[in-house]
Amino acid sequence: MSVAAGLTLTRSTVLGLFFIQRYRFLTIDQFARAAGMKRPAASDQLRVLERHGALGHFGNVGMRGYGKTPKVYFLKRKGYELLLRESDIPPDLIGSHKETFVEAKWSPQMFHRLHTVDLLIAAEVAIRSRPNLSMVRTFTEYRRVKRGTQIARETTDFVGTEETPENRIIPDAAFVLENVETGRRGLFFVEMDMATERIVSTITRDHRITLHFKIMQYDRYLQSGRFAKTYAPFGEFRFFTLLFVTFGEARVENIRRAVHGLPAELAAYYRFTTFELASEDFLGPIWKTRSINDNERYPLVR
DNA sequence: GTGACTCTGTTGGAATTAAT
DNA sequence: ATTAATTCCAACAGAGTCAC
Repeated sequence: MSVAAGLTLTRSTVLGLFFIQRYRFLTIDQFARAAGMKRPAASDQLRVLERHGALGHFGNVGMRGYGKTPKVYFLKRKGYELLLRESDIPPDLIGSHKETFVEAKWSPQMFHRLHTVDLLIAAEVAIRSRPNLSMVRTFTEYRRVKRGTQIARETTDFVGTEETPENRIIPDAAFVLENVETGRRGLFFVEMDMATERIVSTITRDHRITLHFKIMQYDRYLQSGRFAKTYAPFGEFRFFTLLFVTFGEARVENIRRAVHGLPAELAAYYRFTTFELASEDFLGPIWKTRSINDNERYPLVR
């Protein structure tokens, strides 16, 4: 496919652009994985697209305590129109264009968001290699949607009927997976744990309480059944699975121990693994359940 | 300052694809 | 079938920060 401006779009480039549109922004490595290219090729493509005004970027600046931050590309209006015009992807699948908050540039939260996107892309890539599976829909904490008059985070929901702050739950990400052969769908939530001191824990001085609380909220969410109503447009769900991802096997075990006291009958709805394993083979046998005695590793789907 | 990290961009050539 | 253009990629150089 060629465009008047002398810019050529390959299949893989279009695929990468589509994923920038889906997740709002991607690093070079994420683009490479999503598009099925190696890093330098992805880097080339992205720079050319930026020169043509299809993409913008933020990041790639020095930051105290880190070195250099990754360069993060987002789709500009022109790039969005390019994607609509030059690809054969149905417009309703592409969705509408969202202006990217350029003034935000870089915040510490960005690391967490990029890791969440890493997980979703790992899931997308793993699903792509299994023809019987299809990613129906993805949701992320950082995308905002209009709920009535308010603008809320896409994954915001409540664990009880009362919409109070104590009942609020905001998963980092969610996705709906379908087995196209059986037509069955599964609902998954994702928690990306960065293993760094959060602001909250430096105030309360107790790290375990916040994690414990978070998992407890998910227990209440499971029992409330409210998720079924919220995600009804995407399928009929009687339960969900929470995927908890963190760094290092030791921390996985620590967390499993920390939530040991929670109801055992809900343990099966939880899966724990490390970021490294999840990036490699998201659908592989890498997931442990919540019961501390069960050291078996299970795949997410059969 | 130096070396070990974190990143990106450039360079030149191999592999693929298109054109004649 | 040969040539020309693209596309992809490995290796390397450059830029920022940290620990020493």
